Amino acid sequence: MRNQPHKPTSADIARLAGVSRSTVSRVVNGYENVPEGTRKRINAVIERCGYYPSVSGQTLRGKRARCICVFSGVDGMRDETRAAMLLAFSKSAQALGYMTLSGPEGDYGAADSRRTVREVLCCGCVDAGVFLSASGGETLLRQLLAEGQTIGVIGTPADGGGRLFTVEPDPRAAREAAEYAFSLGYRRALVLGSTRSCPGGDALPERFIGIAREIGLDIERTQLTDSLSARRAADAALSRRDGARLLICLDQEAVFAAYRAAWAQGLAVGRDLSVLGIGLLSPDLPLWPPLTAFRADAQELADSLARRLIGSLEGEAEVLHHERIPCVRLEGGSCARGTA
Amino acid sequence: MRNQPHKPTSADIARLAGVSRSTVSRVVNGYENVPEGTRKRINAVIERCGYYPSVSGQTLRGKRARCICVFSGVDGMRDETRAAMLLAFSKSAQALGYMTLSGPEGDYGAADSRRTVREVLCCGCVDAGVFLSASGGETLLRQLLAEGQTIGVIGTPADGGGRLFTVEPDPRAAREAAEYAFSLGYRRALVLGSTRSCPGGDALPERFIGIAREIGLDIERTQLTDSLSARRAADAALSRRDGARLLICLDQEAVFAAYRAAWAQGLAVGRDLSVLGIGLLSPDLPLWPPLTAFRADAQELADSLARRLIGSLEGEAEVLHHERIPCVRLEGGSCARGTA
DNA sequence: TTGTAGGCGTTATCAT
DNA sequence: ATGATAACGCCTACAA
Repeated sequence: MRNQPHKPTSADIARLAGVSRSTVSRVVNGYENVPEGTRKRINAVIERCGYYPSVSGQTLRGKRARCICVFSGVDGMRDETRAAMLLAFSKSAQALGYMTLSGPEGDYGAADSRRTVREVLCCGCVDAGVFLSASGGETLLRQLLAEGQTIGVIGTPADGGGRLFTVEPDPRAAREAAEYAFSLGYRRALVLGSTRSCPGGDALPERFIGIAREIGLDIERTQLTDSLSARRAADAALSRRDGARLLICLDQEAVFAAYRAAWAQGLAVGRDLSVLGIGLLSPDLPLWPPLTAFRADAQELADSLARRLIGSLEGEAEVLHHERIPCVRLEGGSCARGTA
Repeated sequence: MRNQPHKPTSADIARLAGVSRSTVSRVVNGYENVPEGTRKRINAVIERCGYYPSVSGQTLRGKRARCICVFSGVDGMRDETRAAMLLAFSKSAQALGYMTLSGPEGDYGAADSRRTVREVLCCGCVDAGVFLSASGGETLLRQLLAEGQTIGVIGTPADGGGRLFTVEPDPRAAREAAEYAFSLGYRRALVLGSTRSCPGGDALPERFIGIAREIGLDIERTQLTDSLSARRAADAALSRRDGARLLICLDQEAVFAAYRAAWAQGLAVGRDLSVLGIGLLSPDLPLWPPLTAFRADAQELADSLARRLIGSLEGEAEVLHHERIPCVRLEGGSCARGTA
């Protein structure tokens, strides 16, 4: 049906170069014991024919597929964040010579998505799976680890299984952020956004809330995940005379909700109220004034995970299982001194 | 090294079920001529062992890999847009039972990225390639088509090759948009953003500019791609007394630049000036007032392409090679009647 | 209805 | 330094 002009195989190359398939294989895989002349001749033929070794053949024979599947789950992470993490990881992996498969979405708890995940991981076309917003403690992930799968997780690790690699934004930024908020002079704050919407889990925001309360900030929080409710919560707070004038935003959507609500109420961000971001936020949100935030970078998270995960696949012995990516204080103009 | 508890193969299943491998294969592939009893027994064993057929074995034997690679090129498309399209296509493909590989970035014109593209497409782990922001007329794509590859393109098609499938935002929206802009009362406009930054190519914006000039709008344009220059251009226009008060934005970044510039100049969008979006924009940009735009939806583009591309792979005879996705007028509050 | 056998493309091992 | 061979897991034509 298809008019494929016959993709060349190592046998074709061997015939044209007047050698055996083994020698072709040796050249392709960079073995030493092939004389320069032969090597050159074979490479020329390979180049001329456009020969690319079949990955199926290779993996069947036991080689790695050099491919990692990214599963993104469904727990309230915004498509935007999901897409950004996917692309970031894809870039990191690519730089290390691995391809990235975009896994299906789905609740890791549901039977059918578990089946799909297993299918991808077990069919042999993938060397490892990366789960955004997980801990490694989920039943599915535990099982997969027990079966010898290599798993990467962006989130707070539940326990350090053998082939589990994790990365998270450093939760130590929580204290810094809480103290910063306090130092602005506020005694009340509204937390916008779901603690689940941020890859890296809820460790950072939960810790922030805990510490903030400890040091004397009265924290009001919304657990609502959709953007509409974030907007409504911000609106409500800002329209009340006695509402909080410090808005802590856990994700991009929350930040936008805060700015929009301020605008709608005729309040100036950075003057009449303060907006502080925490977590995985883009460094270049289109906002004015720019956002002040304690942020971790998606690409850095991805880089750390990819480097260690792939290192382990490639047989490196000493690989860190967990890494925390520091949250950097990004100074915008969105925070002002407050009095309540 | 790895402690893989031996992944079961069809031979294992056969042994445990007391049949031959062929029978297992028949059951797995849903052949009719297997008695219900045998089928049930085999399925039970498969379930119990967690058997998943090896994709390598299957493709080696001639089956499809059920996987498509998405290449995103480098021509000025923002990471954000790139990520959104990747995720959108991944979803569409997933719904049709195909996985998506994130291809490497790179200029399709450069020798080394061409090599990488070929490598992925020819190594047998992928049934087709999708190129964001291309036309199918590029040298590389022509060659691939000539070699019998199946190619998908989000963009304006150069010519309808046999196995080339394309989708683009309907450029007919250009006239509508131009007339709308004219009807607002403006006689001058500034076009922000690069015509290359939008998947779907430059057909729509170029056409818009042509028609707008025809019907009497004086169009000033910036060809600069990076966000800083878009912002500068918007700033410059708005700060001049006689600058354009209608900003046409071709991508998300341009929209943000326009809003930010307005804010910085103390002008109110939708009152003192108008912002009109055209092209592939998110329906839910965090802006106030919401954006008025003629927009095409990323997911719709992806759906159309995936459906036809995969249909063709699956052997459907009658498949449209090109489709235009209508641009829908999204009414925000960002446009006001103007006088210049 | 079921089993046998051959081959898809590659590479490790052994023999030369 | 190089070639022959077997095996990876699967599918299917053919035989029984």
